[in-house]
Amino acid sequence: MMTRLFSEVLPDVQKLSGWVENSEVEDSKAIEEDLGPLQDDDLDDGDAREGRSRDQSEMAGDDDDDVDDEDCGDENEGGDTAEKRGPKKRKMTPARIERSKVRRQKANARERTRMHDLNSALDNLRKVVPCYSKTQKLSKIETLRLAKNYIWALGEILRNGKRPDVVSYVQTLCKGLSQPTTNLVAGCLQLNSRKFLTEQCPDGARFHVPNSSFSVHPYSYQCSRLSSPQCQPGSSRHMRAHNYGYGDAVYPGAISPEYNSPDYGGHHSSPVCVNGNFSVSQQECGSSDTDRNYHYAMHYSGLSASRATAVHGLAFGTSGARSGSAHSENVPPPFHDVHLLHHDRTPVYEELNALFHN
DNA sequence: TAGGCCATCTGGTCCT
DNA sequence: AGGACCAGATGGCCTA
Repeated sequence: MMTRLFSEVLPDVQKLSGWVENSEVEDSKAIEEDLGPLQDDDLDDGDAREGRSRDQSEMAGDDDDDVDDEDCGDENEGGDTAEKRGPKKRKMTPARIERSKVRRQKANARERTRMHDLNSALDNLRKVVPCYSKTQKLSKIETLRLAKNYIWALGEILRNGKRPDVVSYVQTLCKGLSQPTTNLVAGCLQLNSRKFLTEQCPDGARFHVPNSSFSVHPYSYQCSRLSSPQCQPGSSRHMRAHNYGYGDAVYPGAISPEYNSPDYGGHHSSPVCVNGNFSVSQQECGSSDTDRNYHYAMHYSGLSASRATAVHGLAFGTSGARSGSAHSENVPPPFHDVHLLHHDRTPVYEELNALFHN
């Protein structure tokens, strides 16, 4: 069990650590390209856009010229003004001004390169966290948050030596994420879960989690935008607040060939196979709306009530109404390794709380 | 139009 | 002196 677990989880951990190294290799190339001659376009652009700052630096130069310590410093020798103390400023000759400008331009170029490297590293990070999408990129901050949660979740798997409760896993991944990103992540998990469930229950019957008050509907969440042009790959540069972005998002933890289209970049992490989509069955659980709400409030304690409701409605679906037409497409490879440990949810959840609510 | 996200420039600080 | 890093400022783009 542990061996298999490690073999599944470690590649992800290695990948998460490896993206830094990869980014460094790629970054060095970027540096070489970027360190080309200072582009006039860049400089012109900077001059055009940074009128204020440029004026300020030039004013500084003017001040130096005005002070002209070499000329008048002796006259003020012995003066007690703080401005006259310290190292004398050298006269800003035209040559010095020119050198200063060149230095500033070089610094700007380096800064651009540095930020490009940073962005490149972030892109690499995006590829190894759950829900990688070329066309709907997570924002920088969301990428970092999701990566942190992902690392924590993987570490938790290693620490506990067993698969986490699915809901806790989703909760961990979504901790602190914005609602759109939460929906995206949950949607990614849901998509693959659906495939798993479809494989398990090809007749669409409800999949019951062993020893659990949960049951899973193999329904298909269909974002209405998925079929709209806005949800097609390439329709949007970034994930936007309004866009739940399921269109081409990929959860690396469970891969099926149909997702491996060029639009997805063909890059996936090794599977953790603990993803899933849960919908609490009122009938089977005998739970009231209050109970159900409790489940979601608990699982998404990091979210506001409205957020949790939104996550519930979007990522987890609201009923089996769609169940009948749930799995008409793309039967995936089977996921034999999925274990759903509902009874472990509480301690995992408490640990999550302890960690994240410090 | 407001808000979010981003790229870029800039000056300051620290280090070599 | 020069490079790396950082944070603030600014403006562009996009969406609700």
